[in-house]
Amino acid sequence: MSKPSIPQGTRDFSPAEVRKRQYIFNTLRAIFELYGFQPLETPAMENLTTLTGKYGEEGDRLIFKILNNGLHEKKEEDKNKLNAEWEKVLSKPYSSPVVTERALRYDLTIPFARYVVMNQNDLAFPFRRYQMQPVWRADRPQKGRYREFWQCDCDVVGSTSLINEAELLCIYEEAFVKLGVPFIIQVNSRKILAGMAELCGHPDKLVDMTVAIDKLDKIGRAGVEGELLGKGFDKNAIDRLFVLLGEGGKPIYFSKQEQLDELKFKMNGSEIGTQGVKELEQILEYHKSISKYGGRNIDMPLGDGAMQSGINVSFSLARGLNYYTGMIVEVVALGVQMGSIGGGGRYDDLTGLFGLKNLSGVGVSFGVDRIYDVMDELQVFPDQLAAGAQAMLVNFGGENETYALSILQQLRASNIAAEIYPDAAKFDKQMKYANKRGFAYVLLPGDDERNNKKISVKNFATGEQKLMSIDDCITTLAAG
RNA sequence: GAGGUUGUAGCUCAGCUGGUUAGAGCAUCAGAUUGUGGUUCUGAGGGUCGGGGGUUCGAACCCCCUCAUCCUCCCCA
Repeated sequence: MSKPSIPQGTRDFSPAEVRKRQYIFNTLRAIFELYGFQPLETPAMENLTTLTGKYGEEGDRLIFKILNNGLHEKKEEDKNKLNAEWEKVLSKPYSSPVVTERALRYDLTIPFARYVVMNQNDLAFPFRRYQMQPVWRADRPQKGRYREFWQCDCDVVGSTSLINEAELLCIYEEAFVKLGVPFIIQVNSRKILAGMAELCGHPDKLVDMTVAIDKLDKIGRAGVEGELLGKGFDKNAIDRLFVLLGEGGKPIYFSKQEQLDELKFKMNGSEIGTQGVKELEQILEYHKSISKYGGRNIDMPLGDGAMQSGINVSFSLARGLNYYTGMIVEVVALGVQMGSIGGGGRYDDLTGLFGLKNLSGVGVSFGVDRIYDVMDELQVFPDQLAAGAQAMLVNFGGENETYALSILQQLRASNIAAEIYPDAAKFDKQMKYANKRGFAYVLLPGDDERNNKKISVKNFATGEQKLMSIDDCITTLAAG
């Protein structure tokens, strides 16, 4: 017999881990609901054709495909087709509905777009939805990267108002403040990036340019220059680009307004770039008036000190997904080494891919698994999450067992989470079990207690034990 | 897709330049102890040393292949 195992990049979650994860989900859900978003769920699998071509070349490679069932039952004439397609599948990156008709969900945005198109007649636009479900990617697992992970998305479709962008930024703020994760929300606009590409003479190379400058933090100016040269940018264009990006070395909370003013001046000559700057300005204006924090930075505890969390304008932020058209946003946690813990943006024509034109959307995503890892590392989970049932009844067997069961029923009727040790095992074994489970109280219904219609209540943290009536016991446990 | 790390008991890991019967702690089970745990003592069970092949009188250790794992790059949450 081989050792049991689970697929690469997947995890089991212990009871304690599930409770901590649920704490994150519950926190996010409460905020989504507060902002008027409605829940939605879609299937774990989609038709492969729904997903392919939506995430770029790299994305297509990372989609988990599901082998069709019943391939062996095909009729002879179908088998020729199947063999031909199979040859192609084996020889190059290629997938065919004949072999793999379905695939696992890669993100929550595309299934959402599909849902909106399929249900366009019934939805009230603007449609605001949130969705918390697992997604799968055939990536190589490493730190903070899993093959099965959960996303929590919230999106608005059917409205071009920049109020939506501002609200989503508020949701990010509230969520991370509530969870205790110090953060920076980087914002930029695809239109600004398009303006930059235009002004340095390569409007057609927008994607190459954004992929390169997105790495500015990581590989520095020289590294980005190298990459751009490789993509066919000349030195002159690159110099112009870096003028637009602004000089490095600015303080991280360099005034957003100053940054925008400066760029607006430089963007003179690019219509789309100027529009991008103006939009970003308007978003931040709206945000200031809606935000709990008035658009200011937020002091958050971090280790022994504190850290300024908040929104930051970053013209080098790019993001890979190529369906974004307006604002783009990405969240990183402060104080830990971790990739982005959230991201999103506006997409003007997402549903157009499925035949529904002129429907603009904007949304953000929370990477729950990374948020969990960050919170664990920073030790910001509340302590009391681990608790399960509050009390355990020791089982002394015989009439005492019957007596214990009647008490158990009364406890549960009073809404006190309790369990009985199901076997009349040796006392020491029952106590050890109770200790491991971490019950707050252990109840001892033995001969003396039964004869006097009472119960011994042992506080398991202090070891203190008292004989009391059943009613008093319920009162004590209900008080915590 | 490219590069590297590590695979020894249920878990965490020792194991010397290749040497006879592969160890420890924790966990489990039993007993001291059929009404007092977290913190006692005694004992027991548990291993194809990831798998396959090779070198050798002899391999957990050396060589090749393979699988798994974690990490880095690419890309992303």
